[in-house]
Amino acid sequence: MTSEDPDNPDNPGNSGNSENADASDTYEDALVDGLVRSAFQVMGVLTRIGAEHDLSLTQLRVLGILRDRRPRMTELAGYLGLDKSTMSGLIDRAERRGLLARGKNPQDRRGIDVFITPEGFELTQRLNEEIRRTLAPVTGRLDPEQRRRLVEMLEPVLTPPLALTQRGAAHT
Amino acid sequence: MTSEDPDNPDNPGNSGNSENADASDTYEDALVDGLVRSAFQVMGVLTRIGAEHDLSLTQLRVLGILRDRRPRMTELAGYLGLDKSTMSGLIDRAERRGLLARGKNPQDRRGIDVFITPEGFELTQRLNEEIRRTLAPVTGRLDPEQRRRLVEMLEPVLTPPLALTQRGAAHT
DNA sequence: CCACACTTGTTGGTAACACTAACCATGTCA
DNA sequence: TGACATGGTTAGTGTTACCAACAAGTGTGG
Repeated sequence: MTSEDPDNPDNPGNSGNSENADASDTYEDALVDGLVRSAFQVMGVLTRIGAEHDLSLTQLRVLGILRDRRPRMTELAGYLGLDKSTMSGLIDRAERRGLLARGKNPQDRRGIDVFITPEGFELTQRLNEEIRRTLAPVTGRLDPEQRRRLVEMLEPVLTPPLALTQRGAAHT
Repeated sequence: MTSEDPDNPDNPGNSGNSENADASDTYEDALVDGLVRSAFQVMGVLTRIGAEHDLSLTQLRVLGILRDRRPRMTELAGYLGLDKSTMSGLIDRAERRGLLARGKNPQDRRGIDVFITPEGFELTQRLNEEIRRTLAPVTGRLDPEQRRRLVEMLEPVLTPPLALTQRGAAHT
């Protein structure tokens, strides 16, 4: 029971002070709020499960990606939205633990492929297992039909152009 | 254009290799997968927006909590599932920026209340605004009725006993 | 009333993570 | 070939998070 209870009953989602406009707008705010809060919940679970195996969230993601890929450092950094230099350290540490490995890329001698080791793969299997088990009580509260619909409705969140304000903030 | 594009098209959710069982189980896996992925998406958005204002995810949460609370260090740490010592640093930095402040607690001279400053409050308003705006294209893909139902279905994720396996691992 | 224990927050030390800037090595193209 | 672009590592900085140890304040029991 190291760090428990990531129930933050509040957070950067607006809470209720809906000036509102019409009903649809109200639901939109509530939805954003719900998405943000559920994101924190889920991240909490992932963080904790990762921590139980000495894995950070990022490491978790890396392993997840490598389950069916053999990308190069840069690609991987691209997936994660991280800098290349960050990847070096990340991969270093994971490699040191034998979870993944670096391999030369024959096509381009600059490139370095990253791939998961059997040991790492096995770990991800266990992790996924545990994640599913942990989330089960939550998902279990919905009946199959609701689950199907929820999956369907999460689709837009997953396939997002999410154009991103992208604004460098401005000083331009 | 520092770090963009946190679209990780994969991650620690199982992808498709459903041994399956029956349909309901399949949906359960898909749901877990969807929840995890959407969580990463949302966190990506929050991280980026925070970064644009030089705020980490945690700082974002802190400000969110303080919007309508005046907790003491320990309580705050409790909400976030963080160590007390972590809070000290977190609050230090935010206080130095004038976003929040520490105040003595008259009842208990050991305790230290934390509260948001007008400046900090204003910032959270802008952040929430931006978050809603950024997520709008996503939520906008659903019609109001779908939004309402999605909110409804996210409920179980937000109100979670989330008992947590808590066990060291289960290799049994 | 005073010694002991507990709570609250801070400090110090360590490690991970993420960024920038600088740097080699390789690849590409004019 | 020379100029430039790409891929990855290294060095340096700041943040986040942990644990352990501590000072100060609170609250008992004898």
